[in-house]
Amino acid sequence: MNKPVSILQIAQAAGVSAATVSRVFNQPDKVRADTREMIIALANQHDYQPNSAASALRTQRSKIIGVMLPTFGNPVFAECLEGIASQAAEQGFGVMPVTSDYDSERETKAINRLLAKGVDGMVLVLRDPTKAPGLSQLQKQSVPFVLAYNQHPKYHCVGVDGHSEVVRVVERLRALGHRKIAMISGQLSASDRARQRYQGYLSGMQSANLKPLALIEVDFIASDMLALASLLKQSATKRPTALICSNDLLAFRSLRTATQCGLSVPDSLSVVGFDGIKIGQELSPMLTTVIQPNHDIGQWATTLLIQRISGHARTQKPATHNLECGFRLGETIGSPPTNRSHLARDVF
Amino acid sequence: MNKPVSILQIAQAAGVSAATVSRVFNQPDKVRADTREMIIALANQHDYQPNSAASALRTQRSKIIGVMLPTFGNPVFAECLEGIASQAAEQGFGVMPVTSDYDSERETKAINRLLAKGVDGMVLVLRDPTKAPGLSQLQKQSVPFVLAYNQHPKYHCVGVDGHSEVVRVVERLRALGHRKIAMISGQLSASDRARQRYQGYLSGMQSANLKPLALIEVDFIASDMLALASLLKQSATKRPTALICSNDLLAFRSLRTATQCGLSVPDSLSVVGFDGIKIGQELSPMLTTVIQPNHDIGQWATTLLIQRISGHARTQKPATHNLECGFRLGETIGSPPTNRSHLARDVF
DNA sequence: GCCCACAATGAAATCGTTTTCATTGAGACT
DNA sequence: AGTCTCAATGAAAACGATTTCATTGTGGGC
Repeated sequence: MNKPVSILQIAQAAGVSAATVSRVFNQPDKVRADTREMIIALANQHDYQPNSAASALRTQRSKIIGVMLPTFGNPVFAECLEGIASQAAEQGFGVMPVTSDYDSERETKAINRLLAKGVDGMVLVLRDPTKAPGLSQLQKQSVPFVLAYNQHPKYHCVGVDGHSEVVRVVERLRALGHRKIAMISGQLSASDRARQRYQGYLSGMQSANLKPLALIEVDFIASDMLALASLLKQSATKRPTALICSNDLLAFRSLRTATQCGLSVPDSLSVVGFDGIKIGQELSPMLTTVIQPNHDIGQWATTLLIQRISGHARTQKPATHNLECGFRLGETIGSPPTNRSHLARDVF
Repeated sequence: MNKPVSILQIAQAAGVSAATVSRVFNQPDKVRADTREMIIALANQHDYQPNSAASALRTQRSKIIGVMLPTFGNPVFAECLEGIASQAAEQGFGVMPVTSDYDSERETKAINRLLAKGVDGMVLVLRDPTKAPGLSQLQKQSVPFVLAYNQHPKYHCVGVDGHSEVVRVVERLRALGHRKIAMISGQLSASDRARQRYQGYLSGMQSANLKPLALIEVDFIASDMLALASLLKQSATKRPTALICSNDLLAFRSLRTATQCGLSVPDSLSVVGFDGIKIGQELSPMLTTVIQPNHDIGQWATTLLIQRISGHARTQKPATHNLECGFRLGETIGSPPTNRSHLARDVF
């Protein structure tokens, strides 16, 4: 019922024009100190809030940034979103997130929905930046955007260097004595991140002078872990002694599969994840994993984006910012089983 | 660079007035079929999108709903947000989420931020609906809102009946033979949900003719599980045989603590969670837990809210909608240990 | 053939800011 | 004292849609 107060009413109450009131909020130094304070007092008293629609209409800036993620359910993206939202709020922006569920078609639709809402820019996590039809739309309308977790030379990207992180994981496992190191991943076709990590596995194995094993590729949605199960059920001498998982969720599944196959972790099988989602450290055994700075990725992407929106760096060349990862030395890796100890434990 | 096309340009191209173009999108039946289609074709061709700011200004509707959650990091709320966002999108609304981090003061600020952005209504998950200063602000400005997970007779609420769900959990455990059933919870003062669940524990124990044990209350942030650890380290005859956890995250911690205390689950200790977050079923042992319909809660809350926004039900009396919970019979509960088997397993 | 109702459309006001341009007045400098 | 500058403010024109209130034309009823 209560109509919110408008700038005009404040202006009248203060005995000045609307322009002056507006200036108080947008260019305070252009208003004499005493009138400024008087107006601020009045504004507070009537709890005046500038009407965002009017302001957006006039300035052509909604002060909203769009965010597209695969899903909120994966804590990786939830943490990232938290980073985005906090940084955005810091700078007076609101955030409008949508999910694509790893689906190309929905990505395009989602981007269009954001566009329709008039966001000033977007932070995107794409399935595959090389073929994302939605992007052309963005460029045509010259809406700035920053990619998170993706890598592409032509766009602004913030993420991690998954390749060398996995190389390092291989090195660690090698140093523990592992030689039969396998990798499990979601569908490579569904994510450039997965591909990058797999490439890291291949390079890492090569540098370590080890023969890479065939990738275990699972359909992440259908979640069939049969391929892994059958691999793990092989004799101790044939199956891998270590498993690198392309992400933490997959690592949890792998741990469970291993348990179901009667293998104990890390005694009979070492497992390493990738993502560093928090729950991993609450479990037993605590997941060993590469920790991505998800919050920071979101934060950085947002900072960059807002810079571009504000025009400070509109012409700035695309650049890829790779942030440092951490490593959680959990409880899921160890030396590979010797044949003896291995048999002893495994027979039963 | 490319200025987006305005309604005027479409109007000119079509040889009609702006009013007609506007009607095509807002009251299509008021426009003759052939002109309507001609305009739609033209609009698509120039990919015209009505400017949301202008529309919002004129109609006083942003078609954005605000959402306040404690955090995105807890999958419970992430799933709920997903439900909210999908339902909102369905009805042409965007969603603007903010987090309060379980902090009263930040709740107020967050609500004000949303208000400043001109949202049409809000879905809120409050720390405590009985003392949330932000709400008065909302009512004064008559911005409709719906609470999720909270319970309060004076407001519209969507959630679950935590009380009777926990009663049922107690019954189940009782049926398995448990008599020493303990409960662990985050700070009761920090959440009405936690209080509700605890009350359920008390009622349940009473109906089952069991003596309730002292609540184990942990500071969720500091995550000190010492209280639980010292309890579990007591002799087999003194310690509880079953543990009801006020939420799943706490259940994971409890599982780990139990493991660290040398207790195997479910042989020496049964554990039940509350929330039903998805990762729980990927773990070994799979978490036994009450499954909240998080997605549906978000969806329902949104449907209700949009109804109220659209005025169909502005005067509708506040009502609480409790949705049905499911139960996941995981692998973390079983019969209580008999003294003999218990000792046998436990000594070592 | 005349009038009326109604469908289809247009002109113009409006939503509440921001911003440009003009105006005023006060001090600074010669 | 006369001009010049600059700071402080105001008047008014956008921004782009929606909506009210005309206006037009068309067919139906008599």
